[in-house]
Amino acid sequence: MVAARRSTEVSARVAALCAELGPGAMLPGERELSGRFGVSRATVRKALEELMARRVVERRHGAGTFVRRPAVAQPLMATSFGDDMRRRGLEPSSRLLWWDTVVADTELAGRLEMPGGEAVLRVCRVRLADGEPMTLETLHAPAERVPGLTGEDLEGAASYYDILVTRFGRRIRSGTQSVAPVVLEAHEADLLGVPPGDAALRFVRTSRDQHGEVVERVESLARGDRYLIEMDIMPPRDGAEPVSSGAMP
Amino acid sequence: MVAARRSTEVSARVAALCAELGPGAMLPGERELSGRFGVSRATVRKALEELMARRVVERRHGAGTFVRRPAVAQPLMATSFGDDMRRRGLEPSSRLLWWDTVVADTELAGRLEMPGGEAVLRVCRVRLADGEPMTLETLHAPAERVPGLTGEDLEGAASYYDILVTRFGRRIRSGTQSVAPVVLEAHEADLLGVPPGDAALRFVRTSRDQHGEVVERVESLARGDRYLIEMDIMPPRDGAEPVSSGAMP
DNA sequence: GAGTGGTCTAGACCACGGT
DNA sequence: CCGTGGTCTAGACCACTCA
Repeated sequence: MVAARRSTEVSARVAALCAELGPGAMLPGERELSGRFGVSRATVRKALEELMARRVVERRHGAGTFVRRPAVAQPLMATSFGDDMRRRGLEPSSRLLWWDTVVADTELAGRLEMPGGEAVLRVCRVRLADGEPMTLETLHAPAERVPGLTGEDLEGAASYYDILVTRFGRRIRSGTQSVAPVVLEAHEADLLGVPPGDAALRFVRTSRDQHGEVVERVESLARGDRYLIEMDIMPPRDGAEPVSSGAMP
Repeated sequence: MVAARRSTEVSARVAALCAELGPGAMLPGERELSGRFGVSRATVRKALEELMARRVVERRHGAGTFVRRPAVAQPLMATSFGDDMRRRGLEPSSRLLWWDTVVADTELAGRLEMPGGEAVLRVCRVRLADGEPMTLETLHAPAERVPGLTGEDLEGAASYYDILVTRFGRRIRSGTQSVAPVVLEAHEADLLGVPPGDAALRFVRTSRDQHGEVVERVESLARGDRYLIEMDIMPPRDGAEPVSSGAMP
C-alpha cells in the first residue's frame, strides 16, 4: 500500500503504535516522532491532528499526547457498520449469536411493510471493532425479499448491505432511525464486555431499497462509552417543518 | 478586541471580507492574503481551515477559495426548547435553579472562543413541558456578548434565542451538537422527577450567531423516557463527510 | 528547569484547473 | 501556460505541565 501523503503514512504508523501501547499510554513527543519517522515536526503534527479528529489520541498542552479510548462518532448516514469502522482505522468483524426464521405477526409485518404470515429472517450478532465489542444487533428482514439468506452468511466480515447489492440487486436508498438512551441489562452488558448498569444507545433503524421496500429493521445497542452522536445544526427556516426532531413517546 | 492567535485575527478579517464580497465570490489567493495581512502563508492556511470547518468558505484545488453559497437543503434545525414543545402542543416553562458569573479559565474560554479571564454567565434551569420536567440545562454564555443579561431574564417562559435577537441583535446561524447516553445521578434524577439510575441523553450544543461568534454552550440532560431522537438517514454520498441531522432538546 | 504541545515563519516543490 | 490550493521542511519562540 502506497501512502500518497507522508502525513497519512505517519498517521497510520502512529495509530499502530497506539494499538501497541494501549489506552491511556503516553506517546513519544512530536520531536522524537519526527526524528523516528524522518519527517518534519509539522508533518507529525498534521498526522496527529488527523488522529485527534478520529479520537484516537488526546493531546494535553505541556503534558503530552496520549492514546485515547475512542468514543466512536455515529454518522447519521446509512453507512454499514463495516465501512464506518474502517473509516476510523478499525477492523470490523461480527460474531454470530443466533439466527432463525419466524412467521411475522401483525405487528412485525406492519413494521416491515410485508404481508402477515410470511417468514422473517432474524439474525443476532455482536459487531466488533479491532476485536472489541461495539454493538449488539438484531436484524429483521422479510425472507421473501432476501431468498435463501441465512445467519451464517452474515458471519465474520460479511456486510449485509454488500449482500443486498450483489445477491439481490437491492440498494439502500433511504431510511429512518430513532435513538434512545437505555441502561444495559446484565446479559447485554456481558455480551458487550462492559459493567451491567452502564449507559447505552438503542438505535432502531428501518431501511428501504430503490423500490421503496423495507429490507431491514435493525435494533442495535451501542456502548455508551464508545458511541457518540455528532451533528451540525441549523436554525429553523420560517414555515418549514423539521425533517427530523426529538419526539416524545 | 485582542486576538491571541494571529490566525484567529486573520480568520476574522477574512470572514469580514467574505461578508463584503457575497456568496460565490472568489477570495484572493493564499499568497496574496499572506502579504496583505503580513503573516506567513501557513498562518493564512490555518485561518482558512478554520473558516472551512465553519463552512464559511469552500476551497477547490487548482481553482481558488470561494465564499460559500447559502447551505443547500439543510436537513436539520436548531429549534428552541420552547418552540419544540409548543409544536407538540405542550406548554413550555423554565424553573431557574441558580445562576452566576464566573471568570473563564483557559478551557472554558477555548470552548466559547473568547479571551481567557473574561466573565461568563452561567444559568442552570429545569425545562418543563406542561409542568413536567423534561431537561436539566446549564447555559454558558460569554458575558461580553450578552451584556447585562442575568439568570432572572431566563425564568418562566423566556426564550434565550428571542432575547438574543431582540436585545442583542444576534441570530443563531449554525451550531454543532453531540449526544451521548448517561445514567442519571441521584440529584439529577431528583430534579427531573425520575428514579435515580434511569437512562438519559446528554446533549452538548455550541451555537454561533451571524458573525460566527459563539453565543452559547449548553449542556443538557434529557429524560430518556421522554426523549427520543428521530432522524431520516440517507445513503452516503461519495466523498462527502457526514453533514448529519438530528434533533434538539 | 526540562520537556511538552501550540504557534509562526520563509521557503520549496507538487498536483490540479482553467485559459 | 500560470495561478491556484496541497504538502512538506527546518528552524524559531512561546505557553504550559510536572517533578
